[in-house]
Amino acid sequence: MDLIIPVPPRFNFWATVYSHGWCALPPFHVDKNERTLRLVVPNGHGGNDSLTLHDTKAKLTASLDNGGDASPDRVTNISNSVSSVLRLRESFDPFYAEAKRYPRYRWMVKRGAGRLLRCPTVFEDVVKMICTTNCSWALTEIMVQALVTKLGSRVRDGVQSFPSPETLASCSEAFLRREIRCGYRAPYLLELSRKIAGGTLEIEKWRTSDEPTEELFIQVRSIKGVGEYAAGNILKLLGRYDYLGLDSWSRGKFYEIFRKGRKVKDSTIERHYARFGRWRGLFMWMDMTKDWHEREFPL
DNA sequence: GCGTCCAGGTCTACC
DNA sequence: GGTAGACCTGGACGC
Repeated sequence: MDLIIPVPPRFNFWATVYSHGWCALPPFHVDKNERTLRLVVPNGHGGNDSLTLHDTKAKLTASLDNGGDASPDRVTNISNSVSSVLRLRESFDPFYAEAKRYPRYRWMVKRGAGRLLRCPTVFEDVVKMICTTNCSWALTEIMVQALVTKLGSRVRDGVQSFPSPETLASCSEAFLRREIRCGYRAPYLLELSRKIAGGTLEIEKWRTSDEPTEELFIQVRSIKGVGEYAAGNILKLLGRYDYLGLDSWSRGKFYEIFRKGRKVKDSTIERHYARFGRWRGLFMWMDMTKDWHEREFPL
């Protein structure tokens, strides 16, 4: 079954897929030659659907890989999930209007860059973000790969889902340390999963919350294992760009781009981006990743 | 092959 | 409020 997903003007599929490292973490799978992105979305009835997204000339196609009937409910769920993952229903007009004011940032308008890929659920985004803290990217990949292969459900041959909160909640800390290699993060992941599975924490609502960003930041930050860096970046995936979410890599990039490699305080970086108001976190990320865009997708 | 050191965010205890 | 140390892993390095 193939579905045509409507996309907004200026939407750039590849700039969104490669907007940050998430596309390299399963269940996402990128085929560069075929120019497709595979993803696994919960179907709302305890199961999952595997989709392959294919972009051709202002048209986005979602192919359902695991068979079954195309019920109206299922079609709606797939359409909503893809729109959420690729941020198709968010307006970036104010962001591009701001970008046009600065010659340095007009490339983002030209390329349709700015949409950050996110997972089908907030839970998956938060768990993965915790797995990026205090370790190399290689270790993040090991942890996420293990979560999917050891705890995910089989969707079709060779494709497994990201584990649900209930599945993660049922694990022991020793299992997570030994098999998932997540070390001291194990109790954090367990606490998060058990609160969600027990119904005392509802993080899926965050994507549609109309609470002020500062209030949302406090809630995100209250998750054990989520500090300033992780909370700032989780907020970006919720469509709030008021925090920078600095880590050692982005600090280094800033020093390299704006200070000829000289170190500066975080407050200096904050001041540098303050002019961009509520979009400052996204402007910063665009500076950090401009070279990826130029290298991976030359115009 | 083995041991040691270091980098990477967050939490907690302490001042 | 600020700071030091612990947490855990993979990778780099020296032997």
